[in-house]
Amino acid sequence: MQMDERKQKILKAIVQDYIATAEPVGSRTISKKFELGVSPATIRNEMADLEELGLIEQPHTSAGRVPSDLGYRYYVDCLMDPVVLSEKEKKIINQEVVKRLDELQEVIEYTGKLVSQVTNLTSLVLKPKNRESALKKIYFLPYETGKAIMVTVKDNGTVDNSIVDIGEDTSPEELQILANIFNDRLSGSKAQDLKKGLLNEIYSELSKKRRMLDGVLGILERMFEPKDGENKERVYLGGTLNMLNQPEFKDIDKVKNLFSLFEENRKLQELLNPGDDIQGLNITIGSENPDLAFKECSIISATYHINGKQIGSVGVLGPTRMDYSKAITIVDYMTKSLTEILTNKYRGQQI
Amino acid sequence: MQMDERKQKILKAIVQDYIATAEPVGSRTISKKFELGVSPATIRNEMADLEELGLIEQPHTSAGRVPSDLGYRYYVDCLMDPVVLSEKEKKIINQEVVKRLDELQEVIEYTGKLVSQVTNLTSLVLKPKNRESALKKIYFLPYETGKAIMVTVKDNGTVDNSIVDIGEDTSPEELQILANIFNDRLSGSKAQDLKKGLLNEIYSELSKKRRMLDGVLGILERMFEPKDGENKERVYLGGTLNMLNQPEFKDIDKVKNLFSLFEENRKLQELLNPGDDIQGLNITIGSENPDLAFKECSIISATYHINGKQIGSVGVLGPTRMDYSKAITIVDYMTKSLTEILTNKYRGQQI
DNA sequence: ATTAGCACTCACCTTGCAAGAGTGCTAACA
DNA sequence: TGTTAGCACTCTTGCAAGGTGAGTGCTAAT
Repeated sequence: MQMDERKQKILKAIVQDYIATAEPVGSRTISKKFELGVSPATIRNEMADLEELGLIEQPHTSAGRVPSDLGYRYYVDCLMDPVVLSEKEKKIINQEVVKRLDELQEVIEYTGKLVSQVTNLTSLVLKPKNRESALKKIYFLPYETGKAIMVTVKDNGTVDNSIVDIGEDTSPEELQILANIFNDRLSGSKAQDLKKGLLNEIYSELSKKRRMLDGVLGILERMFEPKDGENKERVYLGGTLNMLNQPEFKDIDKVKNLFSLFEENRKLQELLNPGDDIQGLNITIGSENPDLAFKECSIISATYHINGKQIGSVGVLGPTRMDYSKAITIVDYMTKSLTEILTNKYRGQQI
Repeated sequence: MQMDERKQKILKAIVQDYIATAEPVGSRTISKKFELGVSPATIRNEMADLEELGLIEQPHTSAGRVPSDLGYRYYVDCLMDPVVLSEKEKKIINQEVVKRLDELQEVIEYTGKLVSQVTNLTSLVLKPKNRESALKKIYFLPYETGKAIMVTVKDNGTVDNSIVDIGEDTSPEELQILANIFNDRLSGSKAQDLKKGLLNEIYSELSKKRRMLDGVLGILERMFEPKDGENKERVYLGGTLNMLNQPEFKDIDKVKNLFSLFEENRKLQELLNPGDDIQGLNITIGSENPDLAFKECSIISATYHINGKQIGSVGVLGPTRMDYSKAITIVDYMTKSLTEILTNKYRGQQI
């Protein structure tokens, strides 16, 4: 059996109506709402075929039809009408993002907020991953007796500061010597490398300063290992409450399951990057998802880039019965927009 | 009518049984489970009295009794048995907190996690408020052509850094002069004051550097105004999902309401500080709460201190039918513990 | 190939009824 | 006078029966 044009039209009608109403769609409804020029009986015949093809299913004998995951997939791949954003909507997205460009954290959060508001779904935003970075420069500044401010510059441009214990007997000159040693030796090395080679050299210069040195190295080490804080990859969620408005989540147990999963960041990351290599838009529908817990959900995600390098992702999560065309358009536009804005901002810089 | 001892025992039995089972408590149940040495009929008489006093109520004529908000209040104030934490529990709390002492953010988050785990309720932790702080010291360090790292030290000890645009024609010497001017003039002043008096002076020294100066002042200003980020007071929630396990929230609409409120940080702050002046433990039961939305919830909160100064709060939120004695004990111990640990850490320092 | 018609199925709602839990009242008892 | 046993009453809960309506599949006519 093949999909002819009429079957396509009927499937499309079923999906669209079901997306809109969340109720199983009957043959009569289709023949009334959509102008196909055929009677309910004909549609019934076609629906039997569609069911045989696995594209739609019946909750029970006397109910209408509901799209299967496969049906949604066919709809997404072949039938969906593209949605275009109005210039106004585009402007809002761009302006709001640009407004917050100074603070990366804010961009992330706002992107999520925006996406979830527009789609009425839950948004997922993967924070840009700090790439492997190496130390470039160290400065010490006076703080209070026995302590100094250590300012570090990494080769990706980030600047951090922390307080180190230097003991009361360290003179500014000694500190300067230490900084010089670091700066001479470290260009481009990672913390681990530092520790091995550098220790002897510095010990010979400042034999008494062992405690202080350990402090400095400790801080450096912590700075480079991926921690809970800034450096770790993390998915930010927005509009999680929107899920509660979906009729498929009127059951409290489902909500509990879903929200529990929301707290497992690792799973969310897998969700956002079903295949790491795939460029562009990614759509995972229902049971296509490896995790059973999401078998009633679909995820649409896309990556954004700076200077051609993949940086993070934006996605939405909703029930399988979601407005795919709108969601896809938003996610697509959002990532393209982010890519453009960020690439503009960091033009030519290595990230 | 007065509360005699038997009435108290019966009320206590009703509250305790209702807390445990979430089912209206009948006279027969009480006479069986609790050894009062009287028959159900007698208990019924007393219950009628308790109802007249407004301490318990009946969902419907043929159901058992349920404590009213007033009943819980009486229970909390007069009847409750104190719970003591085992040494083991105390140790866990202390160790886990101390382990994370380096990162304030982590202490907050872990405190919340711990509290919600132990109580099976939702925890609220108010992050320490950065007190009004003034600038103490500024340093400039080289970054890349046209840009410099500005390191600021505030008088509460915090150190921040940011990148400023200095234009390509600013020499290190000029930067040093600028830093000197700032450091001479600013001791203890806030950003706004700076702007007014300082400008002319600096303009006369570095007349060409207007753009750069504006950049520096802009950053300073933003640094001092309470922002979305670090400086703003914020309540952190833990174990919000625990609420879903409570039978009173099996209705999805209630969940939606509650969770919406969770996103309004300002309301949560009010919740944690019902009266700003009150020292020690605070218990708000059901409709005692000014916000209608929480009329089925109780909040227990307490503040913690550093060197006698109020810093933040810890609280739990649950249905009115919650285990008050346990919750109170935990919150109390947690804040006392935090106060001790933090005061120890910051001994003598001004916070 | 399409359609009208019809019998059939099944979820859903309403209604009625029985069971059970709990109360309030009354009268008897210590 | 306080306590208790007994009883009638109330109200929820659960279950079964029956009616309704939406929707289907099949068949026969167009």
